Amino acid sequence: MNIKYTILGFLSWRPLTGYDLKKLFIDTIFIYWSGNNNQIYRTLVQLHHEKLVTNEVQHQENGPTRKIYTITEKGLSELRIWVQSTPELPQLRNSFLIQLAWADQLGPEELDTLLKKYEDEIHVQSLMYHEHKKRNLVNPARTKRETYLWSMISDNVIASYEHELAWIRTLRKELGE
Amino acid sequence: MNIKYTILGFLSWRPLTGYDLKKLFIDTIFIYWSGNNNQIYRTLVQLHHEKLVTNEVQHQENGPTRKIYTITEKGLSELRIWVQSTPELPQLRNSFLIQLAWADQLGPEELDTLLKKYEDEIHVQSLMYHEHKKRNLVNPARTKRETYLWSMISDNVIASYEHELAWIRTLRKELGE
DNA sequence: GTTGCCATGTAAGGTGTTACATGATTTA
DNA sequence: TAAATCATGTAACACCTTACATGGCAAC
Repeated sequence: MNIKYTILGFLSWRPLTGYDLKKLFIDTIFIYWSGNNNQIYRTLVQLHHEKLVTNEVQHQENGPTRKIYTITEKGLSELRIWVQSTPELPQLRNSFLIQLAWADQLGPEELDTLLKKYEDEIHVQSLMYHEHKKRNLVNPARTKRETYLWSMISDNVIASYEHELAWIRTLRKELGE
Repeated sequence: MNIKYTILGFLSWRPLTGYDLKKLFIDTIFIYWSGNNNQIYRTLVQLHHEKLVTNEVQHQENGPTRKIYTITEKGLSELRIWVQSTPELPQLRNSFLIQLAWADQLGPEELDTLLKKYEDEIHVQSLMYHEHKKRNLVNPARTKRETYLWSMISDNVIASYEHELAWIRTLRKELGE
């Protein structure tokens, strides 16, 4: 369901093609996405069916034909309603915690190898997101408040990784003692 | 996939029925689960098919028939391999962040109402998990190290909610200024 | 001439969720 | 006597992911 409102959100900003959306998804830190465009195109078809968007086919002389999607009044109002709906709790699904729960069968070195792998992964992600925020590729920045909100959203994601990093480092240190 | 290894993990502890697993799922803080037993029973059938578990039907005089599942050698070795496999990154899916990204269309009071709802939800969850840890219902506690690992796993989940709470409070405070 | 970018999609499979279904025993 | 607990499952659907498929243009 999230992908639906993410797309409506971007379209509330300006008309876009599926390909534009794909790039925005890649460049937006807080969007979880598999990396495959499949979902985007399917969701666009569905949104069109629900009359939340319209599309215009644009034949280009150099380059492939594009479908430019524009949000409708109905789409805008549905987005507005969703934005105000009761928030869901974050889904904290960390399969590493499940791995760890049954990791006492490992020897000290094996366990530390596992922990180190996780630490390194988290570290890399953390650095990546910091870079990402610095580059600040996607930002509607229509108002001061919106810029602030987007900045806080990035901070939320970055902080999650930093807390995770601190946690795994404590764990490794305390197990070493 | 996680549910598979979660079940194998619990079965590595001792033989259990689907119903036992259901209760363990409810009482275990780091397990994400929809609340419906469907997945458990389906996974048990699949595990049996893969010969990772065996089952024994037990007819009881008072009470319904139970199927007691026991992990096999093959199951134990598959669990061990999985435990040592390269950890996945946590999936941070927080649809509230997406809501917030398009929330600049709201007036100051509307926005604060939304933020307050989220704060309250997170707060309640945070308290719940604290209580949960205090009660400490599920804990294999076979070794000191295992007890420590399980404690750190709980802390990880609890800390996530606490950081989220701190973040949303900062956000509300700074927007109020 | 091969890689990367622009631009669109289909097919199939896996995972997760909601709703439904049954029936006995124990507790309030 | 109504609700909760014990104990098992089916059916259908929604959602998500992986892999496959096409084809022109630009840059190196």
